[in-house]
Amino acid sequence: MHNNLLAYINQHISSPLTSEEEVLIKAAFQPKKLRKKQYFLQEGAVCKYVGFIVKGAMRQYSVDEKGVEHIVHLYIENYWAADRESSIMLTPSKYNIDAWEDTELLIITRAEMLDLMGKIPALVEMIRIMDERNAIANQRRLNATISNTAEKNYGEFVENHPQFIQRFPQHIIASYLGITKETLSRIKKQAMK
Amino acid sequence: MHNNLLAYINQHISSPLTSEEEVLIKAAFQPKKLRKKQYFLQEGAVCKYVGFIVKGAMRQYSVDEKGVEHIVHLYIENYWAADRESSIMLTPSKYNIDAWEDTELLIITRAEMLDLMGKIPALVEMIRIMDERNAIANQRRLNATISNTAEKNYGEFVENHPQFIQRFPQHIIASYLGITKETLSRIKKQAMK
DNA sequence: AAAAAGCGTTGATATTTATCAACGCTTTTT
DNA sequence: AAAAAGCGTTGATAAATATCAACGCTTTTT
Repeated sequence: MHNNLLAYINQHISSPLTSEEEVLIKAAFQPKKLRKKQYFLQEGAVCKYVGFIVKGAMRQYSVDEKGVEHIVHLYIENYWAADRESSIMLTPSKYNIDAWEDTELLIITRAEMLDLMGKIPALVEMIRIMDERNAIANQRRLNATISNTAEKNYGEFVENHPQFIQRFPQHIIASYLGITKETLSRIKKQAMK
Repeated sequence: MHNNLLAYINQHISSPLTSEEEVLIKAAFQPKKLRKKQYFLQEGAVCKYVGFIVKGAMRQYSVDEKGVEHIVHLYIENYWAADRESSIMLTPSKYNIDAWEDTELLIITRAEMLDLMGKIPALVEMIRIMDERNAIANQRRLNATISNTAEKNYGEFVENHPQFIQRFPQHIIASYLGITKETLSRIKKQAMK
């Protein structure tokens, strides 16, 4: 199970981990299984763990005053799930993260992660690269949300995230795009012509 | 002029820079002045520099097929301006960055910055912290854009970014929020009641 | 096997937001 | 000093999207 994580890390750094480093990493990350619908993080709690998804699918969302869920992130294999704001600032999270499918995670606390980064320089490099990618992805999504029509935005989503289309139902995708399921249904009908 | 940058860096790291490090930093960052309306980055160009704003105000925006500008970032003193996607991937930028006021910058190439980070560990720490803040801010903005009504979104913007309200005209704020200037005008009228 | 929950679609209607055009005022340019 | 450009506002109208309700189909739960 930890091998997925080691492979992932090795793919994102310039020179491979030593076997001592691999041992440290295996020791630091704790396996965790979640059944479908189980929470990884509940609104109001401080996000204690970062989870690397070995298998499964999860979603992160907020719930507004009317009880409507707004999906802010979707996660599948090889994604890191956490509410960074809560985790870094130690504030109660505004989000829920739960398992959409039965999911296997490797979890670590932020403190342990920082500790590990102190011992393994390559991890610092990896985190920086992850942060960069993350920043780029966020930038793109924000620009798309602000600039595009719902139709174009959906089109780009299909292009860029075909995996998500297969793993999550349409009303989840709609929410991720900031539109209702009915609107998405109509957009798709339009696009078929 | 470089002192603003040094002060900024010292504020964001745990132990202050040594004087040798300060010398290195001063040597690496090059001063640059931009007159109002001058480009720092034009669409289609690769973003070569990251700029630290010592004085002034800038904006980053894309231009859609209809010629409409969509503001993706606003920058004032102590902000870092760049298109990270272009800068990291070395791809032509989809954005323009220009000076909204006469602006003084300290600029550095990505290669030089990485070199500097190799020599000054504190900078790596700082960049990580900046990335974290950035990730948090992006998350908030995205969530607001997806979840809130235009009115609530504007309200939160005023709360969180009063500086921008003072420095940029309303049609720029509207574009930043993803709405038209007329809609913003009407929202404000509503809110006054 | 029956019941319940989840999902996607459609129709009718309401609400929100955009678009287009015009105006007064201020600031900048000539 | 005159002209032009920039800015915010308002009105009339159009377009996009949300809301509410209902339906058939599939999957999950009992």
